[in-house]
Amino acid sequence: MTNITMPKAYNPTEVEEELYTWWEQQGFFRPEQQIELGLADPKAESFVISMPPPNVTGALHLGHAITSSVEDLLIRYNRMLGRPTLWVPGTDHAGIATQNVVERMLDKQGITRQQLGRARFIEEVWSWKAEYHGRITAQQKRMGISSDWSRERFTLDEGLSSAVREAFITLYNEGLIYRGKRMVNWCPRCQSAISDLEVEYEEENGKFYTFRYPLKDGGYLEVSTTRPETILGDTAVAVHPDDARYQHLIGKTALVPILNREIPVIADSYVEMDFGTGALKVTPAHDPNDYEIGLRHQLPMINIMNGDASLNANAGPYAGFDRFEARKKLWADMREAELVVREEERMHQVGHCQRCHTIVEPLLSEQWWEKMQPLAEPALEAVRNGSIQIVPERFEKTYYQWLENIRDWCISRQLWWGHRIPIWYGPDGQTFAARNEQEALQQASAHYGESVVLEQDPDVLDTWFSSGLWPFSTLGWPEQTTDLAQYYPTTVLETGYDIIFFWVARMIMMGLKFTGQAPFKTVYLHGLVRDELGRKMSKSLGNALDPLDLIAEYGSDALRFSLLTGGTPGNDMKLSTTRVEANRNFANKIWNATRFVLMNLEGHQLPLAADSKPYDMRYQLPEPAQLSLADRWILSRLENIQNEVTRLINGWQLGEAGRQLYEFLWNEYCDWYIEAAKVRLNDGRPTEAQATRQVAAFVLEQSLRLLHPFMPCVTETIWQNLPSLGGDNRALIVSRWPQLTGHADAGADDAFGRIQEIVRTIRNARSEYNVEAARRIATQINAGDYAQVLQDNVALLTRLAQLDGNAVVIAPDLPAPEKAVTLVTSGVTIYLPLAGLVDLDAERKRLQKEIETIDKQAQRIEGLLGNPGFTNKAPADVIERERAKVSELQEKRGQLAERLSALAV
RNA sequence: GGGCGAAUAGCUCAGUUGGUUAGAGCACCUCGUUUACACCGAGGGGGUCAGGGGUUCAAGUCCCUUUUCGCCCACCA
Repeated sequence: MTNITMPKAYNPTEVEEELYTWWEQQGFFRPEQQIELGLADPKAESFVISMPPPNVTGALHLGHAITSSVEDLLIRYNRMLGRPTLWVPGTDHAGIATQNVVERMLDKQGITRQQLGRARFIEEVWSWKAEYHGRITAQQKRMGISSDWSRERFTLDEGLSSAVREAFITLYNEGLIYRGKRMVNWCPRCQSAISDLEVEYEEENGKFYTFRYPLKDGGYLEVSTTRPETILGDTAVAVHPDDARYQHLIGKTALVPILNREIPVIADSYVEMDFGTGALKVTPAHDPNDYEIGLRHQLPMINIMNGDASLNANAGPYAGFDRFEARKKLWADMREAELVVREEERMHQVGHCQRCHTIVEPLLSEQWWEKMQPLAEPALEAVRNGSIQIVPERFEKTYYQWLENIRDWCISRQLWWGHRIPIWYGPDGQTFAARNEQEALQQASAHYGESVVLEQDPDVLDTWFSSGLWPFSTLGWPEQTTDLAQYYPTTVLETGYDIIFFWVARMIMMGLKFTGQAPFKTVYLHGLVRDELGRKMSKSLGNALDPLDLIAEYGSDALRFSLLTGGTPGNDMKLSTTRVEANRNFANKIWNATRFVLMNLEGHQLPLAADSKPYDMRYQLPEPAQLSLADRWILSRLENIQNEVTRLINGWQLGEAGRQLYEFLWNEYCDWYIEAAKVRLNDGRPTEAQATRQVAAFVLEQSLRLLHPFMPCVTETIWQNLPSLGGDNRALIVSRWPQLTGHADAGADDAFGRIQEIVRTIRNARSEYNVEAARRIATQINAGDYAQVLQDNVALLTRLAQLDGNAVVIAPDLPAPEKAVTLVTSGVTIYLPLAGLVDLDAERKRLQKEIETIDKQAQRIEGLLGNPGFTNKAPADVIERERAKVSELQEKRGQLAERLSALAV
């Protein structure tokens, strides 16, 4: 890595891509290389994440960006801890979604997939895949993610396809996959069955139609429906067996309107007497509940629809009409026949296809199903017994509820793009599950005793079937590869909470089923990114912020840091560009702090720590005796922030860790330490200046490590610019996570804190009295116990508070000057003889007001300390803190009162 | 119908075993071209932590309840 000179402002786009290429070429993303270089301990437990594979034809959006940010943080942190670290990337063929995209594209050319034929169409999709795969992976790399691209997989590649076949055949042979004619959710546009999860219900304004069901013997029964066209498929009218109103009708015959088909009036306790008219039309082929009733009463099941939701011959005169046309027409005809009672407006839930938003039609269809309950039991147990931990914990409840009520999964899709179901049918419909046609033929000839022609099931599997195998299929399963042995089970599964059911739960079930082990130890769920108004970002709303635009404008680090620190685990986050901008500024701030340090290093050597190793080069700290108060303070704060960040990351409080680092670097390091360091750097003796250079560089360097998982690019770029550290094969990305001890310094914390307080107080007074910024003012400090510390740091005080160095008097006990503004901090009284600015009258009022404020505070605490409940029950340190506070207040009050009485004359 | 989450400064959000005077960024006001940074520095204004009740010496934090908003699950025609 070549050093670049540091311009005045950090320009992320200039360095990010080059940096990424370099990291990748160095092999730092690969566990083998980490071990080879001695960066990772081969005996340490590996840290592994399977990346949630994005849709191969999709484009990077903020959902991917947050996933990448969180996972890369975890990967980088663990890599720095010296664990062999593997992040397996890949893409998903995304069955329906991708097929739809390609169909739409063909549609623009006026071509349907049917015209193209299956083979040609799939070829077309593969060429799309080739084109768009490059786009999505390039976009992910633009995020700076450190995944091992040499292990990249695709759900439809040969290895994963064989995993899918293996899984299917195993489940089939165990009876956990079966074929059956049942009620499915049918998307008339996709012309495929979809699973329950792929139906999105929306509250919609609809109509509630009530009409007369004519009885054969005359008279009628009032019945209501939201879908009148289904009347054409009715095979019964049901009433509650105990319903007195309808007792006499049970067993009679009703006539389907218009069609005049005879159907029975039956009694079934599913019917609720006080809902609607208390009578229910039963359409077993087009409603899940009616289907159940139909089974109970052995009713005929009349399918009235074609795959595109137009009506078929069973609909008589309505055949050929679209379902909604038919609805209108039938209702009009019924009105004509005087069967209509009323129409009411009513809100009801309408199911839509997740992928194309078409209204889903429940219908009876022959599909492949996976029996879920036997798989759900161990999956529930794995979370209950803690083998898998879900973060945040509250999602465990969601997980339990779904699995406890799980229903069989419709896994077949009437699509072309996907894993073809590995089932072949013989001439008599006999099924053979096999890895390929040859194997199927072998089974068939054994079965029939002669060779026959087989036909493979035309359907493909739900795209989530292959996703469910992802953590182990990507590592080589069903082959017993070394990767599988070494890196499975994975460590963390990180994703959005919106795919707990689609993906997380299924991976757990499949993982336990096929490997006997939970596929990961922790599930970390992040929230969804929303726009500034809290809406889900979507292309159709036009409110989607494009991560690539944000990266181009502010840099990937700024975006990443915003996503990491913008919220809390599992909670949604509104992302605004102002926050990204603020974080871009943060990167620039660190950049410039570095420029400051480097400018001061010119012409000076920085010795490296004696125990530095090639991948853990650290600066040597000066002897303790040479440290200034500020040096000791910032080292103490560094150790504190190191411990906090480590604790917070380990506790999954990633955002809080980032926010604290921001505070540390900006406020403590830049605003206070660097300003303090200028005293010695500019005016100190050479040994003092050198000591401060060493501390400044040391703290910066160690802070960069802590910040690296949050802002990898700017930190690495800076680090490579620090003298003696970087190099062709040395990098921050593989440096060690700081483990400082022995720098905590309560004395320095207190003393420097006192100086901060004094400086702030003086600055405040200067501002209040409109002292020009450049004017250096005389100061007398009655410093009590702090006299020595302040005397030792008089240059520091002078610089930070803009004092007149020749007119600073510090003593343990100092008489008050005649005319001066009096400032009181704990234990220290400061006099500013602001000639010409002090209005004694106003000064008295100010002092009086301050005394009042103090009295109010003291009163509260004295009340607390006077309360036996508090003194008996509160922990000792809390009581001690309150005592100290009150005595400090009393002291302050004394100082102020004394001053006030001196001015009273 | 069940479940979950949110409600804290004008806006977006932190505040995790209950314990200083509740914080940050943005916005706002005042001042500032000191050789790291105007993508900056210094100072400042601004909050009865949604309402009510309870537990506790102590509640933004725990419990109950109400209201508003959001999400998930669920077969009421």
